[in-house]
Amino acid sequence: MNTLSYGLLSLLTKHSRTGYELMQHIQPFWQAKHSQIYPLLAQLEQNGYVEFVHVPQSDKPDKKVYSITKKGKEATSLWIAEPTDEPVVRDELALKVYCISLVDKEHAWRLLAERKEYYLKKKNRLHLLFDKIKEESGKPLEKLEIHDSQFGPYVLVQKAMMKVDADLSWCEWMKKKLS
Amino acid sequence: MNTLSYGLLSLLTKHSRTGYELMQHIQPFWQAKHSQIYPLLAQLEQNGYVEFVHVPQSDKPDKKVYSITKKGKEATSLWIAEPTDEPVVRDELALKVYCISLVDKEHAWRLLAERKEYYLKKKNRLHLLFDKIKEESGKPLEKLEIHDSQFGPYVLVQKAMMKVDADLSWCEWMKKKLS
DNA sequence: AGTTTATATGTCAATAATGACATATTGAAG
DNA sequence: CTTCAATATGTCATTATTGACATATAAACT
Repeated sequence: MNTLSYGLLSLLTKHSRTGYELMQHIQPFWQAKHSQIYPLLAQLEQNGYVEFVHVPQSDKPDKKVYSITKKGKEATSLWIAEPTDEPVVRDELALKVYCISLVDKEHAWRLLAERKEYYLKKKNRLHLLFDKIKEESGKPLEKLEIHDSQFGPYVLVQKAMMKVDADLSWCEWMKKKLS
Repeated sequence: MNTLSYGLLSLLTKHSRTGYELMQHIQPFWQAKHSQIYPLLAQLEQNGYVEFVHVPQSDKPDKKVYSITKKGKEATSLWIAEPTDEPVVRDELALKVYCISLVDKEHAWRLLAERKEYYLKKKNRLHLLFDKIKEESGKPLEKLEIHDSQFGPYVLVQKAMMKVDADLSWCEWMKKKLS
């Protein structure tokens, strides 16, 4: 079983979701398209790690709501104890910035402005996520402890917000360098 | 041509390198194995974007030193103006932390300690890179401007250092949360 | 004396991931 | 009135990436 499959199980330990929702909610940690997720869910179901119920909808297309099984939960716990892969980062902008001396200031500015826009959107999404976690949590977020269900999502949003703030600081620093 | 191929060209705009060196130096921005890079270099060479000279060595294996051609440099400039892909991040640790409430404090601690170790090593590598850039640069790094060859590498190391510091801050914050 | 690590290049099968195609409904925007 | 975006699930050909295999030398470690 690959890492993304375990990731799907990880999300399902919180609550049941559709493949579509899983695809959306896993994006902050692992970018994947629906075309990769649907086959993996079918595979997880065949191996008894998850199960689903058909839910017909009148206004929207019918959906399949997936839940983790006991076997799935056990596999997830075992996975956490296994060695963890190092993070993979692939950023085309970095490759471009490496040879940025090839182009003029205006090109560089546009490149930077586009990326800043991306980081701002990301920060906004994280704030929305933060609010959602706050709502779903029974207590104030600062009081969450490891055995609280929302602890993981909470600390991950914190991590992402710290990183995006670092990225935005770099953008500001660069703006000065380019002016 | 794919993004990694342009990345290789980007590195070669600074100075000639072997495939082995390219593989090492591209890691901070784009993780790739030699088994992916060597075939791409052969392809770049066939299409006239790069050229190489055989360099026999007595103490170490012979090597091929690649240089970018005029055609390669032009292609690289055009690539910078094209739309930039969004960064891809895939971190197994994040997927594990999401469901960290499944395991006990000791497991979580070990997970965090391993990651902190990784970040510290990364920070160390970045400092070495920083020193190397300082040596290769003719002027003080703060004075570097966009048309200086070392400007790109310099601002990228800054970005990476800011991010790794954010990651380490998160590790410290987590330590308190878990104690 | 044997193993691992670094240097150095390469191939190839298997796996991971993307992009395009396919289908159906609703609501919003132009 | 038409096109676009969101919801919802799926397949499949192509591309990207990995891991294993292959080879060779020197230095360091056990």
